[in-house]
Amino acid sequence: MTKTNESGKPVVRFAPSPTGYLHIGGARTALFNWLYAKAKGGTFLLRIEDTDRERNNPAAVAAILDGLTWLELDWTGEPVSQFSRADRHRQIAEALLASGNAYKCYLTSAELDEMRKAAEAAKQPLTIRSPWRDRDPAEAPKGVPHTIRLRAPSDGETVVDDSVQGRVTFANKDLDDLIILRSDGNPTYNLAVVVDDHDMGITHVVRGVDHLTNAARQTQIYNGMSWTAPVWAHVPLIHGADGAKLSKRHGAQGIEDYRDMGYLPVALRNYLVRLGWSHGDDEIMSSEQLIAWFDITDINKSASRFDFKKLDDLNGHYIRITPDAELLKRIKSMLPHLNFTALLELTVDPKAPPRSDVALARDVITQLPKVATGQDVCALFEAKGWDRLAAALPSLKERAKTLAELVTGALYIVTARPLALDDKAAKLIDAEAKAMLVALIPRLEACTSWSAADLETAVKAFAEETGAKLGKVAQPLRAALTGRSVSPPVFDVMAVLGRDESLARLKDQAV
RNA sequence: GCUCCCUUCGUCUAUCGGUUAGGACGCGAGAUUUUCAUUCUUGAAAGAGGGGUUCGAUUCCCCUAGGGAGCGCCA
Repeated sequence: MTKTNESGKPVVRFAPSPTGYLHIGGARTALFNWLYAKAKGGTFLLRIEDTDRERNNPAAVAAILDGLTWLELDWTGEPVSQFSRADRHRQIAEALLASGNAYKCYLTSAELDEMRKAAEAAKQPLTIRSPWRDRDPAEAPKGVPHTIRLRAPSDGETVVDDSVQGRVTFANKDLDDLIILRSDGNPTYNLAVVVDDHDMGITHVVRGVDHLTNAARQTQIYNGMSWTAPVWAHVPLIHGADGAKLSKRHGAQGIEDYRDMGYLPVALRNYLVRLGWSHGDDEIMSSEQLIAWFDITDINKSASRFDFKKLDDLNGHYIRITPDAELLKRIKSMLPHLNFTALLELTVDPKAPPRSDVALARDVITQLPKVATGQDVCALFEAKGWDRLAAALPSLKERAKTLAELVTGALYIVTARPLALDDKAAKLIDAEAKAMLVALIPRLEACTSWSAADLETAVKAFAEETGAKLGKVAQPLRAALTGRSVSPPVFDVMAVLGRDESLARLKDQAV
């Protein structure tokens, strides 16, 4: 690991702790880092903050990397494991000890608990200044393990000059002598972060504001080592629709949930970047534009609320402009992640925004017997030929906000005859409609070409001759062909289904 | 409790002391239409409250209220 900022180009990093998935807030932090690196021709590195061995979990690391990959945020080199650098962290702790900027502390956990309780009872803030800060280590009790604490300045102030938050000052009397090495000899988070950021040549630390006070503490460590602190940029947090911290009851938290619901990475990026950052009145921005326009100094200080409606709108836009071939590819890679029976058992807060993957699950379970997973649905499309779905996409993508909605709309392709009609569709096919279908079928059979345009001409001619409004003909057709009252234009549907299947479905209802 | 931060339409935001306070989502109305959408037109909708500074405050300062974050041998 070498310093790479001699070139004057920024080196940034995203440093998640492996807790199970890539949180949507973390995804935005990663996006800000990535954009900044791209914007300035810098480098985007990854580090896994896995010093807490109890929480170590390779699957969680994989989930984070998968999430970043799905979001199309690429990083340079291998992710750094913080745990693997513990020896180096210890070395720096020793150096701090040797220079007098740290000291051995023999306070036990029990004693600390007591101090905390006493302070709480007295309603006094507790700032830990260990008695061992100034005590002769020779007086140390034998056999009692010690921690190493930073000898933080006790007066004056520590300034965090932040690109987002501005100049934030902390009185040193309010800052603890933080533990940098645990009694078991393992480094703590703040030490590890400083050493790693220094060694990795990080020039800009872009992370959530929840780390703002850590920046003050870390500045003290930098000072103790006479190292130059990086440029700080503490970005605001993302809240749920109710203004509270994003949590399970707000629905999706992990980025894989957004993938499963059928959001496009490009749409999610566009949405996330606008939370706390803007470029004039621009709303829809290409990656090239984002890279050209983005700067951390333009990020706001206030937290923002997550709005699924706006994400949906953006996603709908990107679905409409995405070529069908790519849409098909994305559907194919999304579907296998879905488990419909599990989705239906998901207990979601009634106030949480509806999920389009859950809606899809509901439709699949009611319309397709013996189908439980996205893989099963894939198999059905495979059997019909994926080109059927591809042919349906142009008419489907106009009315879908997510890939899951796209699939929901395409279900008519794989439903089996005789179709189960939903209530509204059943109502549309009354005696009058049945008679109409009986009369119409021969006319359709006479069609030489089964294209949407020719079918439309034939049906319109039929409607005109019989004096029926087009709606009176089209609605029963739709119901018979798809089993629902809502679908893409019926002529497109017939073209997608093909002559034999379309006629068979119509005949099913014409009796 | 202590420390730090925040506060423009319901939501995301623009405004770098002088604007009819702009855009987007959502919502309402209308047009297009075989359903649902898409698309287009259009309407309603905001400077938390109170003090200053200033010829003039959304913008600068202070107070209040509300909200958030942090206060571990977690990260």
